[in-house]
Amino acid sequence: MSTQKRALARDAIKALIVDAARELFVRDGIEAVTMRAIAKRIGYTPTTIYLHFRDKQALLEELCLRDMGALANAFHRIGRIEDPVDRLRRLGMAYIDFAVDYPSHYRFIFMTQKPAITSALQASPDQNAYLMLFETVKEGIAAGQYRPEFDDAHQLAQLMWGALHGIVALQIVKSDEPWIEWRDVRETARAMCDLSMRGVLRA
Amino acid sequence: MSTQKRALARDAIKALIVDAARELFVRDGIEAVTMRAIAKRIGYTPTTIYLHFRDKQALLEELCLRDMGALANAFHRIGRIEDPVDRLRRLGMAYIDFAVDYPSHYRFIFMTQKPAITSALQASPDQNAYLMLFETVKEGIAAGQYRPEFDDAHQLAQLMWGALHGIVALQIVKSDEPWIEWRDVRETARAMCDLSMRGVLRA
DNA sequence: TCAACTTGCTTAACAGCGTTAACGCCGGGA
DNA sequence: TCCCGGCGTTAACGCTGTTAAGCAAGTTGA
Repeated sequence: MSTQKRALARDAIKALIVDAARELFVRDGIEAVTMRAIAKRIGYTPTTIYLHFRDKQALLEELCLRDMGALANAFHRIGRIEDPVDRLRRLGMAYIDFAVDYPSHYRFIFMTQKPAITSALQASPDQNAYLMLFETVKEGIAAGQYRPEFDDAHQLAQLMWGALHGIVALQIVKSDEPWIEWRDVRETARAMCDLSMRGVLRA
Repeated sequence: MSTQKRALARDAIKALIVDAARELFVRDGIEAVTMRAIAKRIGYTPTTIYLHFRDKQALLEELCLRDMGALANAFHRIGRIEDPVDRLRRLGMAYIDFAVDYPSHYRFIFMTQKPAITSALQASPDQNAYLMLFETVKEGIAAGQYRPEFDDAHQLAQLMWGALHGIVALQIVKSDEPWIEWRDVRETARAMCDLSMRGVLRA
């Protein structure tokens, strides 16, 4: 077999593994994703997976990386919006859409701490997303759109990120607590967008 | 041994177990808390722990329950504040204090989903905390302190809770991501309080 | 053509986890 | 004295992620 064909075969089985992992991931949650379960699903032994991925963490990261296209595309599209304030609001809603559509992915990416030095080299999508958020609020500050006390782009970015993250994170973790009458996430998130924009914008 | 003395001894060893678990919990995080590590620390075998706790989940819940006194006391004290808006702000800051002082506890209570039907009987502290938040915003709504679009006490409670939760949750999980210049949690949280109060209050 | 090497995959195992069945010991009550 | 119940143990089960060693088939070089 030529080296090219071999590379293709490698990519094919890699995709096979990732697809099997994804099915377990989105259907039964991250707890159901075990190396043995993935292997069983594609008719290999668990050892085989290690021929294609360093470890489980790397596999899950690749899985999320592949599925973050949705978020990346939306962010890229929104990035062309001129007004930084409008752009910020749209970024927020796109972020919420991703969290609602891919709760398992969201949980893995934004709600579990990765073991320190992982993929420290290439920029991860969440890193890019934060940078985009940061640039957007920075532009808004430079344009004098926000109240004067919000002069720190990092703090403002972390405020907006945190506000939306809290809404979805709470619901992902506590959605089946019977003593909370949960409201629709999207509506609450929209209200949070309006609320926080009103809180930071110049009167 | 009298039954009374036996009960005391039971309580003593229970406390011993919880204390050992706590040390591991706060020093090395929840991942370091294994039944074997706890047992080793107090010179027993892991099996002994099961004579006093149903399972690991129950042990961790009891541990957190014992340490939530700090939060419960603060909430109780603040509960006496007359003005519901002022009370809401103070509740928020107390909540942040707890999250910053007990990050491991916070992570276990508010950032991991418990296995469904756990301690469904007696009211858990987080349940009480949510109820208190709910009552406070309800009073504020009744007093006409908030903008008319915030007429749903549950949604408003979830908004305020989510806003603060997002701030601390992000930092707990992503504090050692090198590509984020984190601002001080307490300051950011205070800014979030001001911001969201301004966003929801009547002009 | 045949040996040597590479590649893909498996079998078997290791170390650790939460948890439980079975048993030993020991003190108090009948 | 006998027995019984509670405390603690040993040993194990079944699960996890991960790895060392080996096997078989295909490619390559002499």
